[in-house]
Amino acid sequence: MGTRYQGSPDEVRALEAFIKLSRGTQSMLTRLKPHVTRHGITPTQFGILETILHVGPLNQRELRRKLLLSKGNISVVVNNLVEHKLVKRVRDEADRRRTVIHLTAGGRRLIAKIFPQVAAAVTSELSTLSAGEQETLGRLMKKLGRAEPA
Amino acid sequence: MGTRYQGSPDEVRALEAFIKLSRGTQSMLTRLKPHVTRHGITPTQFGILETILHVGPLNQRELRRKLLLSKGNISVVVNNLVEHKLVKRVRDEADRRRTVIHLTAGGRRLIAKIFPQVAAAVTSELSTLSAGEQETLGRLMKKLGRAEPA
DNA sequence: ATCGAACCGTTTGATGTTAAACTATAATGA
DNA sequence: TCATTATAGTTTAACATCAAACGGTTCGAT
Repeated sequence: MGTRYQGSPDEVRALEAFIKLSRGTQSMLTRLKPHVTRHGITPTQFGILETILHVGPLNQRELRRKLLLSKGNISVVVNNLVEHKLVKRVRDEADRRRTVIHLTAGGRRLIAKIFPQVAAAVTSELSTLSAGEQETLGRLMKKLGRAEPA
Repeated sequence: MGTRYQGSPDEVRALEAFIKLSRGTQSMLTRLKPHVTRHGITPTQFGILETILHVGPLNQRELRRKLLLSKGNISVVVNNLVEHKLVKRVRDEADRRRTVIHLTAGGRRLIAKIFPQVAAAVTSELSTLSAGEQETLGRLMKKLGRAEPA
């Protein structure tokens, strides 16, 4: 949103902070993206693989809560991961509505190899800020974030 | 990215700040989205209309620099706006490679009506932070947005 | 026990998004 | 001038994204 809008000082300040937040985040994610895609997977696929690697097998509802995506979206991306043979669906016999997503051997190998490289790239991006600034940013963002999509 | 990763303290701190930043931003944008879509346009369409309203007619290259989107993307979204009769393309006779995007009367009416409502919603979201915190957030994001790729 | 509500996941339709290939136009330099 | 190079925009293929409608499963209240 442009800064040429004629609003109250409160509005102008909030809009400027919002612009810098959304543009800055978008710009960081754009720079980070090639570190993921050069290994043949998309950032969302990376998010699912990484979550399962570090948390263990999860059903799609749990993935949705972790990644803040719609359930239709999770369904599609898990399909693509299954086609790439990086994860497999296992029906939960205790509650047959659920399917638990597991890494395949190849999926585990891939994400275990990629993750440290992406973590290093993230660390490098954030190194523009001091340790204290990083903690301040985290604190402010925690206050701003709350709800989740339908 | 999970916080269960075994990395150096620097990495863990950077990853945690990054997670809160990307998740918090995503969550805010999700909550803001209905304030735009209930008027029948998407957030990206809103961004284009709002930019032209406040800056004046622009070609697609300029829109791309303002909105940080690929040129193919701008082309598609402008197409959709043209179909909705909210903007029109005007070939730049001084440089016939360029098309300048103008608001139609209806487009101007719509975005002029919507923008203040969205600005109020953004202000409300940001009101979780004090004025000083909003300025700190802006300062930190400005540094991050400029970070040099590793 | 059963019936309706709530929940999990899939599908569909519309849009967004990018990279890469492509067309058209303009600028540069020999 | 003419060839090379650069730029603006379009198109295509693959994937992401959401809302809404749908089918199957479980749970709860009567």
